[in-house]
Amino acid sequence: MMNKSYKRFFRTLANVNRLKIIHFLQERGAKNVTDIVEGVKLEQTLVSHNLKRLHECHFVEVKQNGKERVYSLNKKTIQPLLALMDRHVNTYCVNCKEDDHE
Amino acid sequence: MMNKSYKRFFRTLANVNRLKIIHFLQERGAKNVTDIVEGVKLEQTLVSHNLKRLHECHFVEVKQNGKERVYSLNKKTIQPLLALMDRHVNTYCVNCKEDDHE
DNA sequence: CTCTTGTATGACTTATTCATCATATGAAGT
DNA sequence: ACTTCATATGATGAATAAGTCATACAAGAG
Repeated sequence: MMNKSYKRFFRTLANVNRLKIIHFLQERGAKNVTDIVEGVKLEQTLVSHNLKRLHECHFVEVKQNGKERVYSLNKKTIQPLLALMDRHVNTYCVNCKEDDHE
Repeated sequence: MMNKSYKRFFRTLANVNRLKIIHFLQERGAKNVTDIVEGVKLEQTLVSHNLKRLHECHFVEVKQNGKERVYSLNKKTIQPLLALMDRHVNTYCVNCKEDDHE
């Protein structure tokens, strides 16, 4: 069990901005950075930093298109992963009282 | 999509000590705190803190047994989750060059 | 070859998370 | 009631991660 890699992969998902990006790409399909920035309402540099991180973990793929870069989800992993978490969260966190203050 | 909850759940998994505990419970079945402490070779207080966190997220269950507390995995979520991550990590992180320095 | 548009990078500051220590609680036994 | 064994909790300093700012790079367009 490669704990370090696991940690990195989970940590990448443990961030609201990256989750926002994932969610956006899931709903709207492949998009370039500008569209993502507009869609998730975050700064361009922040989006780029986070896309980089997501890409390093292979949660997203890139394709150059002229001067744009089009990002899309690696659905093979992300889809079932989010489905699992949905089930878990909805089962156990229906009305999450925990210190979810942020 | 409840980003906050997702974040919390993923963050709980994004920690080597908690992953160690999960791994230990997965291999050895239900165990009390003392056994876990011995098995994962971490301080008792650290183990307790982490068990608490895992429990809050319902990744583990507890059962009082005399003065012991016996913890076990919530296999319904953890098993498929780890299976998914295994596949992902092994596919994409075969020889992970990334800044996995720790 | 300069300008513009789109995107990435690096350095730095701040915020979050972790590990540790001291201490508390709780159940049984005497 | 006191002691012991098993486990939990709270506070705090240390480590890690996140966001921001300034700037760089890259690909066309003119």
